[in-house]
Amino acid sequence: MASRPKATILDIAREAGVSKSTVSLVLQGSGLIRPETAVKVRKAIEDVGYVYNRGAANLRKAHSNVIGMVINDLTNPFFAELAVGMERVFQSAGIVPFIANTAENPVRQEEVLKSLMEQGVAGLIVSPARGTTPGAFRRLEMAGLPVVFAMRRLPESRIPVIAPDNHRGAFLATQHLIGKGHRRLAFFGGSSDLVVYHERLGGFREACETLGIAAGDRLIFEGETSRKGGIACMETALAMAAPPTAALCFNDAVAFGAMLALRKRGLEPGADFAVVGFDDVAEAEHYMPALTSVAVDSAGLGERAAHVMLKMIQSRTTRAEDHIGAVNLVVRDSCGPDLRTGMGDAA
Amino acid sequence: MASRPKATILDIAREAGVSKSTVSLVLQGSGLIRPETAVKVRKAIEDVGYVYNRGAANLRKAHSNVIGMVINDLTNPFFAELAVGMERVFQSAGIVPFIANTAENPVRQEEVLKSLMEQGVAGLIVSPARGTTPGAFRRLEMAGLPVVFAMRRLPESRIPVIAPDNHRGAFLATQHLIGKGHRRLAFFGGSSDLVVYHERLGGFREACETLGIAAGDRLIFEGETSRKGGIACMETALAMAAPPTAALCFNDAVAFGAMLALRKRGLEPGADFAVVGFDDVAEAEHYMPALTSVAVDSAGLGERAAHVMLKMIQSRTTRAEDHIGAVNLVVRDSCGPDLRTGMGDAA
DNA sequence: CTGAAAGCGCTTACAG
DNA sequence: CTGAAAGCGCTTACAG
Repeated sequence: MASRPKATILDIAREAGVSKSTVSLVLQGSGLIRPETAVKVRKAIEDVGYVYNRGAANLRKAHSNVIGMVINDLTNPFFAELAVGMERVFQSAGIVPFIANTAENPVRQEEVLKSLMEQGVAGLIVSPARGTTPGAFRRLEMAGLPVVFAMRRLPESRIPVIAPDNHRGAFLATQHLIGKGHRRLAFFGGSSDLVVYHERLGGFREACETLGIAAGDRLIFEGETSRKGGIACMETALAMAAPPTAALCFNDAVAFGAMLALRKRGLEPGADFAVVGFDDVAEAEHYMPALTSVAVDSAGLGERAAHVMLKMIQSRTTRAEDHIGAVNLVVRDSCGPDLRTGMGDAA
Repeated sequence: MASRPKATILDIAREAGVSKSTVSLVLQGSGLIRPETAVKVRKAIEDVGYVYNRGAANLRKAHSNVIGMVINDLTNPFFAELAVGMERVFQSAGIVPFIANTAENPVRQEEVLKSLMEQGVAGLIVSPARGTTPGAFRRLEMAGLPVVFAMRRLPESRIPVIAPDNHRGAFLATQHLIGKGHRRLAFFGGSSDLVVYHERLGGFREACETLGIAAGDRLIFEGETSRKGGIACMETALAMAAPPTAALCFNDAVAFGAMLALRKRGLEPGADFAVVGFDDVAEAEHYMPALTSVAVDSAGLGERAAHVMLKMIQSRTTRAEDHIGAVNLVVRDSCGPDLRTGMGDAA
């Protein structure tokens, strides 16, 4: 099983008795070739076990058909779904995107970006790692490479972004909580180095203000954006002299953690304390109790991002309009009324 | 922001006042270059905004440093963790693996494999899609490309595989159930087109036989390897005249579904019906009740696979030993004793 | 230590 | 419709 020297188009040409230009044309599906010739060439391709060398081709063509996807956390199903959405449209366009994971590490992200560029990608879709510096994408912009951000934006960047309407999602969720009669509300998890955090917190604040929740009754608990963070937030909140009765969580993971902490104290999520999540991951529906959450359609956003990228490449531009995806609140069982006030809808 | 023509080593050479060979040597970190020269060249590289063209380099070098990872289901955290483990070791080896997702689709897998080969990968780590035909990897073998299978094996293939000890894991789990006093056991989920299924089912069977469970008390329910599949299996089982009292599930997703179905019928998982999962995904620990499951250390297997790959590339071989990873049963709260027999350990 | 030359495997005008 | 020739951006002996 020694690896034989790789077959090239020259070997094919010899085998088929044509010139290498002809082979190249067949490879590209050119209509200029007589059908019989094409058949003959294709047979030769099989016979010699030929593997197309895309690197060599790109060298000459100066444009490639590989697209890179840079994901900040592959183990989070939320981002994995984004990737799946993107793949769906690239697949139908006949291109295979390469995914690389940065594990939320800006240094790793630099390496990944560099490697992808060296590989000659035609464009990049990236969900930037937390703590990415504004200059991290300067080099790509200078090279004129099409880039779109998905899910997250960078503070001062003109790179187009595809993201859900975080502000509105948080507003809707908060409104729901207030409608259930809650008057002392918390926001759980996340931290201010994330643009998304400000957007979601902003929606929370606006709803509170609009709907008459006093500033002193809006409690903000920063924390990790994980189950662990949710547990910590809930424990801190419950230890207060006057704890909140409901919480909007930065994301579903935080909400799962918060519900866990409730259970540990013998409290029933939904009945004793209302919690809303954000993202509506698949698990939300199957949790016990089923989690009320803001659905963002990450696969749909992924598809959108891929379409924008395809269009940018086609029109040779690095500019595109931002797209803010619609969100909607999926009401399930994790938000009863505030039993203490006795207000709100029937449980 | 028009994309300027890309800078090449020739531009660098001109800028730095050296020949392009010198630039190439600097790029490769050769010790042959005088330090002052190297500094001068590196400055020129920055100034002209150079991006290394790996395709051109590979063309000449005839060996690349990119490795492909082909994953069958990125949205399954189990496989995502495998990917993360692999990445960890590649990162410290200074290489960026490209991940591609086949979404459990053999046709897509063909495309992905083809694309990766064309891109000139040095090796491939793959978790084959369900329904992969034996011939699917023939071409890669012929090309002498190092390939290792992770988590799954193909029926008749000499490609090395890195996988957990499924047989033993299932044996341990079944033994645990029997130790708890259960005498009528089910195996939930999975289907016979998966080699893993036979391995796990084999362990279940062996434990039953060894520990004296009559053949008529071993119930096999094939089904999807998802929550949905678990729900279906449990509903079918519960509808029997003489239902089982415990189930070993093909994987954790099936176990979550089974527990959900229990709850729907007003039954308490653990107390009223014992369930064990397989894989021990992160969620298992946080479920309510916490799920007893067979831990397979997927990240560790990923690391192992990456190491094997690195060694294969280095020693220019396509052969390597299989590695069967140790498993262990993590006992949590989802398996009470069989209350009907009153046997077994205290609950 | 550095330079001139050949060549990796393709595509692309250009002839025919 | 097909062939001969040039060239994409690198690396690699080979001289010096």
